[in-house]
Amino acid sequence: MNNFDEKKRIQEFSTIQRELLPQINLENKFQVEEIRYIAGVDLAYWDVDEAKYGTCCIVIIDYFTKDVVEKVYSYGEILVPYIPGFLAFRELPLVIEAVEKLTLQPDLYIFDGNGYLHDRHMGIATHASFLLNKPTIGVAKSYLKIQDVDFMMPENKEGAYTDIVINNEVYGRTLRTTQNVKPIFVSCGNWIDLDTSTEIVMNCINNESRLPIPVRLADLETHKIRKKLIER
DNA sequence: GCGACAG
DNA sequence: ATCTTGTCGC
Repeated sequence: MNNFDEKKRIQEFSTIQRELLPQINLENKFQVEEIRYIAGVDLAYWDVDEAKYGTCCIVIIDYFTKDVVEKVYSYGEILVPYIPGFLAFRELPLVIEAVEKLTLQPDLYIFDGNGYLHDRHMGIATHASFLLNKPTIGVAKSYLKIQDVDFMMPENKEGAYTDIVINNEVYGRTLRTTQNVKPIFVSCGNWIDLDTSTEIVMNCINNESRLPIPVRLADLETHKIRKKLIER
């Protein structure tokens, strides 16, 4: 009910992720030209008495036309607390529920959060790839410090980036998707390389947001769904 | 006690 | 993530 169980749970979470680690492959599992549908995933939360509830929305766009081709959502009680470094365990249950409602099969998922840019290389985007069996990209709006390493601010120019290198390994990169706007943090989820991840993210940027369209739309959608669910 | 802290 | 109005600027 408190500290011992909490530490034990974190140990279990770490064990699960350590076992997945060897299966990460940062090479494209596909041809970029055959990417057609890209899904954006995001969640929003609210309280019901002492309980925490959440909704997960997935928005799929056509990578070429940028039109929305499908939207689904799931919702329910959130049973895992937010623990920095273990976001996957809190959010993935609802993500899986939403994915099961899809009629289209996305070629790629973009998550609101990190992927390989993570202490154990197991941010939500990377962890999710093993449950979805699809390539994934992680896009975070802020930096979760790793081993006391800071990031270098990229130039104030659209498309500028700086790699985040730790122990001689590239974990991810900051990316200035829009001029005069804070950069985002892009990293591989799985079965894709960082350059391709960056290219795809940049191709999903419009004047509405610094975030890739599918993630931005999923974000907006979670707010609508939450409002709808609360007013009942 | 204090600082850190993806979402 | 969430609580929240106006306001400065393109």
